[in-house]
Amino acid sequence: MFPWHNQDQNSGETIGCAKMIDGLYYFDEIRRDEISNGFDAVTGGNVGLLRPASVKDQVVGNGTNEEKLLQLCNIMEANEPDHFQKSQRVDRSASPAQNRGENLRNPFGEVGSSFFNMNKIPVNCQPSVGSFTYSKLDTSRPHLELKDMKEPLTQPSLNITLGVPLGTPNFVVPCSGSAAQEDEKSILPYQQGQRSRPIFPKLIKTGTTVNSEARKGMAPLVRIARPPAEGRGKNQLLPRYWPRITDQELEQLSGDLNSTIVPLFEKVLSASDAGRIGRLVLPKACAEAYFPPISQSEGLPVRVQDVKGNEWTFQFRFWPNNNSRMYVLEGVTPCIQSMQLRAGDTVTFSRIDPGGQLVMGFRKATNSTDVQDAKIPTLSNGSHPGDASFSRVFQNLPSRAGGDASLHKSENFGGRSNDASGQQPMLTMEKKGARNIGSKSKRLLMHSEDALELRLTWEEAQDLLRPPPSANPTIVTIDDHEFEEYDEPPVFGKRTIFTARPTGEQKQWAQCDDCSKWRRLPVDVLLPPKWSCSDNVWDLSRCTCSAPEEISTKEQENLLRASKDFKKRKIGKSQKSIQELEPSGLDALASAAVLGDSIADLQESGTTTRHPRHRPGCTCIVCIQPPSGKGKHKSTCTCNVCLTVKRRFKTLMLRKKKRQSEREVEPLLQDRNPQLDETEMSGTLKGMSLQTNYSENEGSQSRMKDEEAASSSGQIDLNCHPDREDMELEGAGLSTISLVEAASQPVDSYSKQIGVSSVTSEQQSSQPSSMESERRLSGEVYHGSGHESTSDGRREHH
DNA sequence: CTCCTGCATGCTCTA
DNA sequence: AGAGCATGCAGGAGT
Repeated sequence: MFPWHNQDQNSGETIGCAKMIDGLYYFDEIRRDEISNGFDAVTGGNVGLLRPASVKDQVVGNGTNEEKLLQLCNIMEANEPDHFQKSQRVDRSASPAQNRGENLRNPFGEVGSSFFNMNKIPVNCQPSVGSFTYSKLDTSRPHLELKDMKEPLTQPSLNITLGVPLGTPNFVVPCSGSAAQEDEKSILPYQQGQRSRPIFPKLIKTGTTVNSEARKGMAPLVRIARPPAEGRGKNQLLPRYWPRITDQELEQLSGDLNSTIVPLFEKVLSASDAGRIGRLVLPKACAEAYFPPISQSEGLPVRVQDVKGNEWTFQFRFWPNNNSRMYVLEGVTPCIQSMQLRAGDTVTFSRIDPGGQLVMGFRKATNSTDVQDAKIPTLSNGSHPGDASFSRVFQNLPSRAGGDASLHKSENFGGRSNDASGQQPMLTMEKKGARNIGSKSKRLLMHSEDALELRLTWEEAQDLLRPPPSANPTIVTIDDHEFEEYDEPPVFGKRTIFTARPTGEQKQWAQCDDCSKWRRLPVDVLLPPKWSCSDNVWDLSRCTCSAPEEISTKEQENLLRASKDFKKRKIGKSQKSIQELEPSGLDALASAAVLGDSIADLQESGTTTRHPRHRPGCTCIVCIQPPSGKGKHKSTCTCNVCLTVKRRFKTLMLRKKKRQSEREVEPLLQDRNPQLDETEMSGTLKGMSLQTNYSENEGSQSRMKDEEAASSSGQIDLNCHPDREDMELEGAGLSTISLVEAASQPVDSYSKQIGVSSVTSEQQSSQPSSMESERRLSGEVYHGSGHESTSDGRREHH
């Protein structure tokens, strides 16, 4: 019952339908006429009286209850490290609730739905229509006082008072209660959208398979969209707004609060919702069903509590829109920030009965990219991708899954209601994030876990990207500098390792996917992501997995170790640089690419500039250049590309001069590393190197041409970052380090065997004060294929 | 210049 | 096809 109900409805005596008997709340005494009245009976005049004082005191405001909430938080936090992060794709039978031990099993037997309070096990429920009646019971007497599950829906709970008249199809909810009552065959279309799974397994109604299965402890953790217990028939909620709360959560919450939690609806926050504007668009049906009716566009203030008892006042209003209304909650920013919600997270609106206090909970998306996804509610398993925990709705200890956990756990929610203080950081974050997760992101159907995977592979992606096999770069000459342009995006290939002899002979090593043996390949070979010995057409003697390896195990280890260390350092340096520069993800990619290119550059004396790593959506100046950018540019060309390149070249030249002057001032560096003169460095660079393929592949391909074409002509890397000299230098240094490591480690032995020269330890100096670096900076040799983010370009422009 | 407000637009989803 | 809704945008207010 909502606070804005008229007093009669809200009295809680007869009409309120919340009868407390022996510590149990029963809501089965509602009158049907009230049910049919629903919200329509609500007078707008009462809307302002949103929260009777008793409500808060009784439900949330009460310190004891609040403690319980916190207790719940703690318990759940402790006991459920990641339970809800796993969506229902995981085996629910292996729910943490079960893992926590049998002592947490509630009287529902194997349902195991109670993990909240060991001493106060909510065992009473009446979930006939999606709401629950719980109570605390003496542990010594845990029992289940279920309402007669055969009780027809004509005996609805309080929750129905706002709902559509009984008997309307949409009112048959796919909860186990309903399922139990209706049997599976009576599933209505409304249910079918959610596959009508038993969502209230605790409702032990023997005789149904559904419940039988549910009782195996699977369903309590099932986050299943529950059709709202109430709602106007006219405004059937779309399944996407069905609240998804596990039985456990409801039981715990309700049980511990001696109240009934009525999940009303939920909504995945859009970028706009989570943005700075502070407007949360309410689903029309939800707004009209669960919020007070408003006739004026200005609307009415609505008080909503969060789980900590903080009370937020939002302006519930609407805008005229296409002969309809668009309902919004205004002023939600503090609340959103308090919950540290972002686009993709889910806010859940529930109601605490008796009292009708609105409770706004939330559920974190497992990943920030898991944003508005229309498919969310209709996942095959009925789960929510961002299956955090509705419990967190009440725990105020948001734990965004994944890497965000710490961020949110560090947040202190001890603030007062409507206190936006201390939320500025979040505000800043939202300022950034909200825009990023924009209209495009909302249609990004990438699942959160996919995103995680992508995130993981993001770093790895550079190892796998290479120019498309069929790509024929277009040579573009700008200011006497040649560029290679690729029309095709890069492709993924199998990771390989390259070795090089001082003579220039290079080898590529690939590992068979089947036998894991390393096979030597021509250096210019581009392998598909999946490759096995049988595909080794270059060495027929080793085209089967049974063929012995060409190198010993130790050599392999050396090879891998060197490669690993190399990459590790490279990434570390890359990240360092990235952190320093605070680039975007794209920048990071570009940075990594630049580093890789630097390495590639160092190995070879000259390559042409190419862009093998450009992906669809790449915003580097090559990718964004107009079609006119293709082909040969005249020196007088004033297109964006040419202008940018010219600027860049100028910048590079300035930096070169600057560095030269610095070097003159700091000769010590040279003194300490006298070996690192130009000659030696060049020799070194042509020495052995162990690299992962991403730079090598391009390098290998470019090598073939570049060694012919090459080094003399100045070639500008469109992707190199003129403002990131350090990065380039680091890249060079990294390359040096990697080379040194490769040499200093047992790779030496390998080198000897395969005839690859090692490098001297003196080159461990990470200062690439070599001519190579200078050459790179000066534009004498520009290679690299890392793409450049737009931001870089902007920076350049600025 | 930034932020806020109200509305409009257009995409997406549902019936 | 219509409705819903996410977001863009213009105009006004505030800083």
